Amino acid sequence: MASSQALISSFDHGYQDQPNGLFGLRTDDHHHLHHHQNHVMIRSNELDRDHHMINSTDQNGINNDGDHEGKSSSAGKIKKGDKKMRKPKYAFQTRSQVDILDDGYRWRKYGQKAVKNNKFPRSYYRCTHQGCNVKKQVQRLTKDEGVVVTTYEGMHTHPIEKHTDNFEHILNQMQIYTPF
DNA sequence: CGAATTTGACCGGCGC
DNA sequence: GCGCCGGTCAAATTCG
Repeated sequence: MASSQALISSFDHGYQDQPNGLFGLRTDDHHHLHHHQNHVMIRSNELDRDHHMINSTDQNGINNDGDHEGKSSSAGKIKKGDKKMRKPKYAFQTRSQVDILDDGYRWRKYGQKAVKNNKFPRSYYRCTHQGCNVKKQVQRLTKDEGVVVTTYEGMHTHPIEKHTDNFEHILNQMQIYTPF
């Protein structure tokens, strides 16, 4: 059921100008979700969710998976040759009761911080595959508790490592692989 | 017993 | 320079 409203927003890093939250995402614009059945899903499988993925009009190589060495390293902010070192991010807004949207990858949580103007914390995850430093953060809107914003950063350099015998996952993966 | 979370400390950037 | 803020690290703890 298309009860989900996926709002996509690709933003080039930089610092959020939005005084109101990290993402400029808004659902109240004209989201006429009639009603979303709040069936409690089992752990990692959500039925009603739409993920739309978009490719940001990329520019310079995003080869930023090489650097993630420990602390105090330029992980992300490279030199200032270009004033705009934008690392592509992809934000997904999803209606779901659970925060953990399973996209088939293995994630390791590495942080959690409270968000201003939001009573829910934001969680930071990393792909556990070696050499694949894809990050993602999950945040829940305080306005709509049912909305979960997931922000991906980077690209996976390895196949999905998960065998799911669920229809939902298969369908979901099809969505992932579809360019648009 | 190894792997994943938890959670406070820490760090760099920015505004004042 | 100092303090706030968003993001990350890492030791301790929990989980499988």
